[in-house]
Amino acid sequence: MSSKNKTAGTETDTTLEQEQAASLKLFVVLSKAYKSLMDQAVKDMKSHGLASAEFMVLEVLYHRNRIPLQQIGEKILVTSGSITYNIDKLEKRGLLKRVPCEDDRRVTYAEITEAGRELFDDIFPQHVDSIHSLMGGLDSEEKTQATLLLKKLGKGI
Amino acid sequence: MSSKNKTAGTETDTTLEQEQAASLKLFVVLSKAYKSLMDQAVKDMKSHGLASAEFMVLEVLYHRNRIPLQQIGEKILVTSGSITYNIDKLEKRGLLKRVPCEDDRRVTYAEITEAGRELFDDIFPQHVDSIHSLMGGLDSEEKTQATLLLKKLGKGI
DNA sequence: TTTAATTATCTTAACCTTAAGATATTGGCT
DNA sequence: AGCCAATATCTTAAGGTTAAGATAATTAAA
Repeated sequence: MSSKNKTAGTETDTTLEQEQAASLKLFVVLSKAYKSLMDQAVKDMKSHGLASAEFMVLEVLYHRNRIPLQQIGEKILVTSGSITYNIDKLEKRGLLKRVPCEDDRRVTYAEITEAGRELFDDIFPQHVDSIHSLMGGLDSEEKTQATLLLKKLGKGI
Repeated sequence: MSSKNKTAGTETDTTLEQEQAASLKLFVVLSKAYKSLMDQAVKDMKSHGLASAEFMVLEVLYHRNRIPLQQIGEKILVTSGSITYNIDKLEKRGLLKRVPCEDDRRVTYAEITEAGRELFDDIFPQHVDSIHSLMGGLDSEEKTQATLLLKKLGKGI
């Protein structure tokens, strides 16, 4: 794209190999940052008695109150099997309940219970705090930049 | 850190809540970018007959030839149990072999075999290509920026 | 030197995720 | 109406990860 094997070149010229190396480097750095971050975040969630997917399901419900199972999977990027598994566990603990949809009998809503909301009122602020402090390496400006770049990267996939 | 509840403030002032929201946003965007990226990369690896951790182990050996099991785990951020499991599979397929360390009998090296090297000579360039095209949403400059920011973020954790 | 602490690898059990497919429902088309 | 593709949820089996702890070797300390 940026350069062929022509002779002359500006100082910003890069070969395909260099571009690929940069892509690979970004891939590695992104993976490491994500894993380190997630590792800590998962420990945080577990310390509140919730597996990470359970936490994410409940987080969705905390903000949307009631939502079809299907859409939860789309939001947190897991398959329907995983949704069934996690919703089952949360329902057994009384943190949410299944509510059949009247208009479309294929659909089941998940709805957060009072107990679920109380739990999350407790732990959500702590969670945000914890994520925030993990991001301590970047200042406000840098976070904005990183967010933009990652959003753009994500769209390109 | 950046603002207390003082009255005056410059136009760049942000409240703690805003900072935390920015951190959370970055967390979400990072997670999504990673998942989308990894999803594709994993499919790529599987199409070459290697599970993702197997691929990563072999990638390390492709560049280092021989390395203690322990250090592989550190590099790709998985536990010793996972290393044993994956090294077993790769060894059974003849892509690497275990070599006991003579100086320290607790240590076992993994060493890539000729077959392993040949396989990777084939698939590594394709893999790099594939990663590179996934990064197509960002130009060269942006990749450099993103890499720097993520490295900084990672160090802060 | 014996003891204790650390380090490397392996084992096991529990847990979570996915892919594939079963079941049921809906909506569109003829 | 009857048929067919699409959609939503659940089931099952297989695969991969971790935490905890077992074993063995090394190092440091007493």
